[in-house]
Amino acid sequence: MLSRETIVAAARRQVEAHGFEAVSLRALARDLKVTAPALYDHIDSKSDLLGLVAAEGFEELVSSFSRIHATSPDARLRDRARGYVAFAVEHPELFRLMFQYRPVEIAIDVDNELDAASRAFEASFADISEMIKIGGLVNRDVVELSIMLWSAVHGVATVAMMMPNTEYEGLAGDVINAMLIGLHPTAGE
Amino acid sequence: MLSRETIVAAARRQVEAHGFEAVSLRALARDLKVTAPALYDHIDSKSDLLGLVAAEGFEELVSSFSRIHATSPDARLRDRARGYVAFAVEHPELFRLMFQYRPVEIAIDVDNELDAASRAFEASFADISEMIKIGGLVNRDVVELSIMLWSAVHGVATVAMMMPNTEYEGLAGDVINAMLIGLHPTAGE
DNA sequence: CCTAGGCACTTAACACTGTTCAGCTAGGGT
DNA sequence: ACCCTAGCTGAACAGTGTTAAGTGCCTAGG
Repeated sequence: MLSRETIVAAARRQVEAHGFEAVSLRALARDLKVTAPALYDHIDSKSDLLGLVAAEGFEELVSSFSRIHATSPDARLRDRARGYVAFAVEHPELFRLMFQYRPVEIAIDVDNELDAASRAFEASFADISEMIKIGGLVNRDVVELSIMLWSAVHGVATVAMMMPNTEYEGLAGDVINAMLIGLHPTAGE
Repeated sequence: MLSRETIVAAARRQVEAHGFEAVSLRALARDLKVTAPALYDHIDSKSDLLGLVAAEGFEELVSSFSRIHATSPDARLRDRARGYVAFAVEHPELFRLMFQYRPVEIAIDVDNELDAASRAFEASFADISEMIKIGGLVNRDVVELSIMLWSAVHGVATVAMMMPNTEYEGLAGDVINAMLIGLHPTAGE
């Protein structure tokens, strides 16, 4: 018998194998030895389904953040950056889904699992602010600093995902290092 | 009478207005008071058409690079970064098309205009290497440094495009500044 | 024990999509 | 005057997401 989890798992396999653009409900149903409308007893729509897969991705990403045990704020930021691009490189298509998928029309309906997951993702930025404060980059707006750091790392992840087999994980750490030095109040003249 | 340029222009309007996912050849044909198959006398396929629009984007982006007249290498890098995210913010959907569109199957056929345009884009990285050398960031691999700088700026552009009405252009300059300081051989301990 | 309800599914259909094929028609070159 | 070709149309194919109606089975209530 069919279940929501089975469908999401199958969808995720399709996403990771061929990209979210290639996901077809009919093909998915064929895989599951079922006809397409049967899926609608367990999901709301294709966007809903892809949202569930994306949510899984966000959950795994933020949970990987919580497995960082470095003590110094700089090292924690560096480890997070490395983990971020490692995730993108290991699950490029999932990463693409999470940040590049645009549903046909943004559902106005109340909070689904994707919202919850991406809220958790955004909430993990609080950690960054904390590390920034502890790290002593304080003569600047904290959210501005968070955005700068995250943007840069996200960029490395995106580029890494686009051009494979290069040593990007280390690069991410270097980018964070450079920015931490460059953003330090004592840096520059 | 129909022409390739007319079609590309109409497609671009659709892209910039509603995103590349929303482009439909039939709707495009309706706009141009023509039936859909008529388009195929001027373009090869939908991917081909979107490729032409993306090529326009790349050409405009690299041509904006050539309008940078600052003299110091640091200032040139900063101006380029600002221009890069300015482009993303002014033409977010075009930017998305350029970097996020994935054709159903990558055409193996010989070089189209997109290839040429994105080669020109990649070639503009030579400038970055030059600026890096002149700027004195020399105790590191030059292409690694280029990738780090470009990745970071691309990330800021992507994030800027995703969350509007924030002052990102300046942020891009700050990111480059910080990295230039942080990457300088004399920086750190 | 029998019956009502509902869950999980199927079949048929609608309104789209990109793309191909055959046909028509007007204009220019020989 | 002819033909040919460029530029278009209409019909069709295979595919998509999604909805509506119908079927069978299993289970809880009287």
